[in-house]
Order: sequence, then structure tokens, then C-alpha cells
Amino acid sequence: MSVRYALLGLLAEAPMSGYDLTKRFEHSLGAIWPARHNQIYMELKKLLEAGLIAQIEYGARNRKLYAATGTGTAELKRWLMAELEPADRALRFEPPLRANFLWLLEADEADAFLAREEAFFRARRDWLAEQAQTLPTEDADGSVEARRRIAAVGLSLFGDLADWLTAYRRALRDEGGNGDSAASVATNSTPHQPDA
Amino acid sequence: MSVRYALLGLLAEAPMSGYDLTKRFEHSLGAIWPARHNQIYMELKKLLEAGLIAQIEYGARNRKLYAATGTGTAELKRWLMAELEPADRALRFEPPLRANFLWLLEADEADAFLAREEAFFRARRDWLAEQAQTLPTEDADGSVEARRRIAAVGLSLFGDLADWLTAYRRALRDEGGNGDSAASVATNSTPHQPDA
DNA sequence: GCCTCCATGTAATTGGTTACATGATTCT
DNA sequence: AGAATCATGTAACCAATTACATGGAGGC
Repeated sequence: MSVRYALLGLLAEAPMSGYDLTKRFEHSLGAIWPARHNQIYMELKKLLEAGLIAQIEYGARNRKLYAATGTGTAELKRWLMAELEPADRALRFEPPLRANFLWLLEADEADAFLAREEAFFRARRDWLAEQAQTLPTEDADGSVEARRRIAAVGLSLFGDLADWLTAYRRALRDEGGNGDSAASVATNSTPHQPDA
Repeated sequence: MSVRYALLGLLAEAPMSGYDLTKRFEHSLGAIWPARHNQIYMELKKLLEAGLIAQIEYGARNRKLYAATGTGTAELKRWLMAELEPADRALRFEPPLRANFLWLLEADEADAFLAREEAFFRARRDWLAEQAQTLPTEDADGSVEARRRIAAVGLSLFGDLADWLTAYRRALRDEGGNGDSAASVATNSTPHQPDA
């Protein structure tokens, strides 16, 4: 469902092809809501059938340009305002779920696992920061600004995750000697500084 | 998939019923990976058939107590260490996805939307903090500690989301008068302080 | 001629949600 | 006696992933 409306939103902003949309997901949106090319093409088909978007051009290499119709834009607005309480917003974060079961592993295995996860999310955060810096400064329609905001939230979420993993790791290390050390890592002890 | 392993992990910790597992999701795990009772019962059936868990008791009111088998625990370990690169960890965050299309709405509508979302996530964060405080101080098997860690990461992720929404809201307000204000909200200007 | 990137799709399967359905026990 | 909570499930549907599949255009 969300992918459907995400596509509609992007097409309300500017006409694009399935390929362009796929790239948009890869470079910014995907950080908070991933989608692959095949799902995108399938949803485009449905949106087209429902009259929420229209194909406005057929270019070289089979390229098909789509844009949101009036009905489509109206439907998107309706969705934004009326559909679902905030309580029902989809949220999924697998890394902490996995980390939750590390007590099953040997200390060194658990540490290696956490180190790997942490490095990845830290790198991902930096990648997003980079992406944001390479965005154009011109912003005719506000779409660049939107991407910047996605980058901003991605930055803080990935940063937090990485920090949490660091804290988890330290806690496991400190725990090593004694059997009980509950409550020692209830909070994130090295918060990342939001960039100044 | 993740739900399957989450259940296996909880049952490796201590024997529980489907009902107990459902409660665990409602009170802590659900913050990062939601699951409803029917999905839980379905996955339990599959785990049972696969020999990864076993029913160890049949109590009053049809209560069925399950525990992870040796094979189950081994499989969980394998999953933790071998399955999937960190890059493939499932991550989904719907709120920023919605916020991304606010430019379609009137200024007051957009503000109302953001205010509603922000209030919800702030409340959710506080609720998690409360939950964490009511956890027992005794922790025989480490499961309380695990719940505390989930609360910790939930706290920072929900806090960040709420802060991001605040920043978004302020940016839209500041923008009101002039047409362009790109780059003004690239970063989160009011980071929540991780509790001391 | 070969590789890479552009560009689009289908089919089968799994994961997850919504709606429906029911019975036992405890509390008031 | 009625309500709340405990407790477990099925069926239908929708969302998402994985695997499979193809062709055009431009650069080397």
C-alpha cells in the first residue's frame, strides 16, 4: 500500500518512468521504505488501471513516462489526511530484533556480530550524508528539499541504531566477568551528535 | 521470517504460550517488529511441524506451553550468524514517507498532520520509558535485560522521529512567507537528549 | 564484439493483515 | 448473570520478495 502512494506522490511532483522511480528509491526513499523495480512496475500498472496516473509519453528504449492525474493527486491527499491513525503507521527495525538473541552466542561471536552490524549502519549513515551533499542547490519544485529531509531522518535513525549497537557491544564486554549486570545499558550512553 | 525467529528466540529463553508471546510483542518487541496473535499462532504451528519447538505442557483454558528444541536453538544460532548481510536487514519507517508528500496540502492541514504525528510518537516514546521502569529488577535469565535494551532502542528511535517531525513542522512554518527555503532543515535542530 | 547501463516486465512463493469465529475462567 | 480477560484458531486477501526473462543504446 505504502509503495503505491509513494509512487503516486513522486509522480505528482514530476513525471517519471519506472526506471527513474526505482533510482529514487535506491538513492533516498529506500532508506526508510525499500522497494524493488518489479514491485514498482506492478504498482504502476495498478495505478494506471485505477486512473490515478497516466502515461504521458513513450520514449526511446521503451521508456514510459508517467504523471499523476487529478484524481490521483486527490486520492493521495485523502490518504495523507484520512487514512489510519498514527498508531497504525508501519514500523519495522530488524537489527535490534536480531541483537535481542545474542545471549545465545559465545562472547566473541556476539561481539563480532555487533561489530559488523555497527560498521554497516555507520557506513550507511555516512553514505546518506554524502548523498545529501551531492544534491543540487537549485530546487524548482521542492523535490530536492524533500530528499534532503529524507536524508535528515535517515541520518538520525541510522546514527541512533549504530550508537545503540556500540552501547550493546560495550555492555556485553563489561558484562564478561560477572554474571549479573542488569540495568547497565538501559540507555544509549554515546549518543551521536546531530551534525552542527 | 523474522517473526518466526523472534518466536524461536523467546522460546529458547523460557517456555511460553502463544498468548504469552503475543503479550511480549505488545509490550516490548512490537515497538520494533509488530506481530499479531494470529500470525504468532500460525508461525508456532510451522515451528512445531519443523521440530524447532515442542509443546511441553497442556494447561487450563487450552493453554499450550511451548519450548525451543535443541534443533531449534541450533537453527536460531545459524540464522543469527549466517543469514543475510547487514545490508539486507529489513527496515521500514512509514511516517517520514507520508511526511514527504505534505507539500500537497495547505499549510494549516500540513501543520495539523505533523502535530498529530509528533504527539503520537512522543507519547509512544514516553510509554516505552514507562514500560521500562515497571520491569522487574530481578533478572534470572537475562530476559528482563533484553526487554530493557529493546526499550532503549525504541526510546531513541521514537524520540528521533518525534524530533524530526518537530523540525519539519518548524521548517514549514518558517517557509510560509517566502517561496524558497531549501537547505533550511537538512538537519535535526532539536535533538532529544538521551536520558541521563 | 562485448560490456555496461537503460528499461521493462512475468510467475511463483512467502510474509503479513483483516475479518471471522469460539470457548474457558475469573471477577464483580 | 454479565463483563473482562485468558486462550486459540481458520480463511481470504493483500503486500513484498525471489527468481526468471528480455531487449535497446552507447561506449570501448
